[in-house]
Amino acid sequence: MSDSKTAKTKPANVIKALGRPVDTTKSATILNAASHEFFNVGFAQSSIESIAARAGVSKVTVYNRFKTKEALFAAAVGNECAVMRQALSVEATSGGTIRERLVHFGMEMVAFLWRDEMVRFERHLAVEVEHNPEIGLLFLDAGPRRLHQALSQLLDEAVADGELEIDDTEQAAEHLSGMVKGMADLERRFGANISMAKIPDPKAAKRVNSAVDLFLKSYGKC
Amino acid sequence: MSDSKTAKTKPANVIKALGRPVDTTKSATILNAASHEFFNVGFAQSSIESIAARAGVSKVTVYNRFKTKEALFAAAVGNECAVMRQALSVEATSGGTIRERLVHFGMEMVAFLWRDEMVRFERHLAVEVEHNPEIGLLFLDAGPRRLHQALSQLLDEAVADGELEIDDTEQAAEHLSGMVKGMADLERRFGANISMAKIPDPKAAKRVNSAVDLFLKSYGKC
DNA sequence: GTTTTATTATACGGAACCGTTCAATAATGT
DNA sequence: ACATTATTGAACGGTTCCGTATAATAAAAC
Repeated sequence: MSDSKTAKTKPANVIKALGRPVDTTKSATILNAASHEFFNVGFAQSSIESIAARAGVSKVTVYNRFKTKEALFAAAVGNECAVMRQALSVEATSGGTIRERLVHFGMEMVAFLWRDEMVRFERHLAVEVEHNPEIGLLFLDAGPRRLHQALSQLLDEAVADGELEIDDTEQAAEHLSGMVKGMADLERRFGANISMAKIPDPKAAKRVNSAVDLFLKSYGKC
Repeated sequence: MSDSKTAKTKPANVIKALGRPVDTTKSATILNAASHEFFNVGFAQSSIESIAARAGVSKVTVYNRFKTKEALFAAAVGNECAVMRQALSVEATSGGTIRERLVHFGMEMVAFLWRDEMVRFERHLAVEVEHNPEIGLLFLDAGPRRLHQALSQLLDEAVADGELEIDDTEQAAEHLSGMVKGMADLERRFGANISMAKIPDPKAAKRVNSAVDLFLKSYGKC
């Protein structure tokens, strides 16, 4: 009937914590090291030993925290997705004309997606999705669907404010983000190293602006 | 001064072909088997032995034709790109209204990209691009850039015929193809198995049609 | 001090696989 | 027949690496 935790130690409800306490910082350090290895050289090319070395930790400790290599990978993906979630939650675009807001959103989106780490993360995640579909959905929920939802909401508010005239804002959001990425999305994934490309990319600015132009030509009120 | 090949065999310009002749069909068989393995389970997970077994060939024969595993991979990519090239060269969309032509192009593009093999090919290619940028460009030239060029040309002709009014057809083509892919492109890469999705996808048809609608609302003349 | 638990360093078994070697065989010419 | 080249099957050295085990050490409570 009583709580199992309190039942373990008879008198108090505070666990004694006998022996050397677990270093709570290590798990996060391991996850960061794992992310670095996994999303730079790939799952198969990453060794637990190198991850442990990077984390400044013994290999056994890695296995103590994470049962297997695949579990560690899944945890690393989860960690990365959590970071992404937080980064995208500060995405409150308000103020300025609707054109300014849309361009701002588009440029932020491009800047976010075109980062080296994001490109590599996407690449190495996509292959592993093939025999672990869950991590794909994890990413979709943390990133793309979240972005799409944010843009849809932005459009909804603009419609409510009478700045836009859209019947299907979800469809409109999909179109806009699609245009913002454009053909450059493929160059990003298959082209020369991203790190060699200029940030910010002048071509990106042009693409985003003309996308918003096209978008507003149909949905804008003025 | 003389041709090096004729200089090798003194009298004739026809090589004798001594000994057992090379089975010219084997290289193609090996490449197909390699493609199957590489783009289904990945480069690192593929073994030369299993590729040879699938091709019904000895491992030594594989090494006789292709110097190393990476060379075999590059050759497999090249082969796949050649196939893609040929598939895309039959892309002569003509006849019907401009709307019909654009919708047709969009649907063909979706059907092409959403195939299982294409999805897996893209996934496994993207990771290998990281330490072999050449194969990425190979793919870009055989696929995406080719498609983009075809669409741009289609738009150019429509402009010449007075059906459309566009100042930058390349930019317009990028926007249109971007909209056609939309958010679904991410679901395609990171979502559940494609083979479970219906072909043709009713959502895709809706997306393509509304994309063309938006496109024509700005660039159309009527 | 002792006890208990976390962590490390090291080593190990076992598996997978790349690329090579070698002897044997097959398929063509002369 | 013979010579020559392609191909095969099998085995091998070497490497990498997962996951586990073991003995020693570190950090806490008592």
